[in-house]
Amino acid sequence: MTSLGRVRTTGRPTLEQVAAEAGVSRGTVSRVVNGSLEVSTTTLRAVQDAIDKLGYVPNHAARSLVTRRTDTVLLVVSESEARVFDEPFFAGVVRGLGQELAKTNLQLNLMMASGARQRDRVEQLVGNGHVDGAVLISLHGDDPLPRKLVEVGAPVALNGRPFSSEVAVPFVDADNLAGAKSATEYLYQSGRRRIAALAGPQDMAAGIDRLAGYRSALKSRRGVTRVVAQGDFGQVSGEQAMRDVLERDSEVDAVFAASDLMAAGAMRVLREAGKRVPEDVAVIGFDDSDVARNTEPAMTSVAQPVQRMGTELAKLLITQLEEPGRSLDPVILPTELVRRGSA
Amino acid sequence: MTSLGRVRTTGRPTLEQVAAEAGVSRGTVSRVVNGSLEVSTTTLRAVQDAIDKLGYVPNHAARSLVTRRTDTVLLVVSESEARVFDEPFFAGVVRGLGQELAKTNLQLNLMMASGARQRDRVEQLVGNGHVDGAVLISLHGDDPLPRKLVEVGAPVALNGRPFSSEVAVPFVDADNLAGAKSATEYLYQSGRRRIAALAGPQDMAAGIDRLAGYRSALKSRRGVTRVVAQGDFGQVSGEQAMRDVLERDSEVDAVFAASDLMAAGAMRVLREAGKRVPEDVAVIGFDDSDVARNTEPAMTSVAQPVQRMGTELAKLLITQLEEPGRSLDPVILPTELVRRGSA
DNA sequence: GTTTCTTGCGTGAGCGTTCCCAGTATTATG
DNA sequence: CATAATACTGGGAACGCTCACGCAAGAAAC
Repeated sequence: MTSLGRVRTTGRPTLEQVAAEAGVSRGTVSRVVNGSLEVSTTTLRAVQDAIDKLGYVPNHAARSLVTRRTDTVLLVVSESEARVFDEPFFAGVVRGLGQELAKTNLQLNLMMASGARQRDRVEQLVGNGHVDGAVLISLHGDDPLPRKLVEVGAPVALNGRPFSSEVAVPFVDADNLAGAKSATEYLYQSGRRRIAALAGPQDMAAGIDRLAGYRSALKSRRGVTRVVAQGDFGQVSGEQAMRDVLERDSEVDAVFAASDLMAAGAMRVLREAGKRVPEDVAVIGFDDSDVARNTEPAMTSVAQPVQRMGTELAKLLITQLEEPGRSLDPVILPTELVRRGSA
Repeated sequence: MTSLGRVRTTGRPTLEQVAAEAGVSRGTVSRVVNGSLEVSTTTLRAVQDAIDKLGYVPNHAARSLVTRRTDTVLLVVSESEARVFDEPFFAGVVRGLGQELAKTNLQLNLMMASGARQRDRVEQLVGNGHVDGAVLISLHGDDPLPRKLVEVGAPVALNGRPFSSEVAVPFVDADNLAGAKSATEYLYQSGRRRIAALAGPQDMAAGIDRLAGYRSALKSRRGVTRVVAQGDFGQVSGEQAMRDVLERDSEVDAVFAASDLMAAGAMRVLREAGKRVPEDVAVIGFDDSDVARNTEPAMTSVAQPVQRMGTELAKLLITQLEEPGRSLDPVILPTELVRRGSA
């Protein structure tokens, strides 16, 4: 249409073309695009019109070649943690993350893998500036990856308290301890006195903290029979742990499980053992996932603000992007006991 | 620690530096990096050594600036479809996708949004070459986005059969029709003769096909009482639909629901109505999600190969990337009836 | 021994930005 | 009216890479 006299190999307009259209120079258009104030209002208008007319959009590659920023953050999901992954947890966090990033011009790059291969790839991507920072979710407590990244000065945000924290890496977590404590206290307040815990894996902060919360709630209580069995957050492990508990205390009248899945398994075992829930045994789970809504009776459970965790993760990362080198405090989010039929 | 003795202006080694180290030229190193054969084995070795020594990694921005490829694909998730999102569906598809993409050098870019704003952003990203292609999951059947993208020649892969298919856009879907049909037939074969359907929304292919499967299974059967009520895949809608059905046929002895959530709702209502599952009424759901495993009794359900759907989506996209303009047939994946206690 | 391929390699020209410095016009100041 | 300060703007250089050419040297053909 407009006879620029030049054969365009590619369709997209460039800065230079916008400049020609607006009758100014490349530099000026760049200033407009990047919101510099040193532009007169008249040229500003002219340039904006040209941009609209041509439908100009900056070329990301060219820009990041010179700025050395990519405006992309990496989300790393350890796929080995399959059960965590399947819960609404993942979806919720991702949604929160996306929501917060959408307010900025940051892109989300997703990566799923596990083991050494993953670690290498992540280190490369971050170390070589292919992404500006990384959010890591659901990795094992002793993973050395976050520390490594922090050491090379990369912005990092973690979901879940890291297991060994020699180096301070910013993280967000639910208040697992308080959540477990309030659940256990609720059981006690309802008159239960033989309260068992089905604990999660003790090499993950969540597993540890939830058990600690249970213990803390019962610390100064007398006349409470405690029994603890361990699982791995999975449903089968919950069934086993429950059987274990019943063997050790057939009179148990309450169960606090470290996950909904474990609680669901426990309820199944209890039913088979002829125990009624909640009449004979009260059960509380953790996560407030879909399964909690669909057990019979529906399960009382400790809810984590999953979506909020996502937004906080994003904020943590954005702050580091904006103020490099600033050290950030962990963000601990409150949990909520959702009461349903099982306790 | 290691005294490199060089003031790190940028840190990362460039092609030129590798070339200097290996005693060859930029171009040759580029050839090696890109696997061109026109390199003698001796120089090949020399260059590779230099690359290892310096830890060279190609600069993505620079490369994509000239090649006009980004080696990135966009995954678009319509967040309005919250229930779909919460199911293991999303996680499974994403995992399959990631798994397949990991075999290539493609990155996954995640975007969640909805409505017009989303559509614009996606169009921009794709249209301006910020990504090489897009995978769209869980959007409403009548979304014009996929067609638009196909029209501008962008590689696209869809999850779920598009509603209006004037333009052929490659997609993968579970065989909803066959799945629903086999579930319904199973109910018939077990001697049920008053078989109700709790249908999903009729503006989505999945909703339509599953109902069609039910109808098809019963088509030539005589002496079968049919009753259909509609919902939106959600649990509450399942409860309502079930009540509706009971009102119209209190003697109903089987229910095929278009989703697990609806089936779970139905089971709850049936229990309240004093019906035993499966003795009085058999129930089958669709999706084989977590809730199916945790109802009481556990739910018989039609399973979709979610992860496989992810890998197939990736393959569809990769093929288009490799052979631009080639039109691809839809991929329909088989479902499987998972038998549990409810039918 | 000259000519013609073939194979391997080096080099210049961009890709579309941003950054910076040097202008030019405009306005304030003496 | 001259000079200094200010406000905008233009254009060169660079970011790190790929690609198309072109040249050198050895192999094959005459």
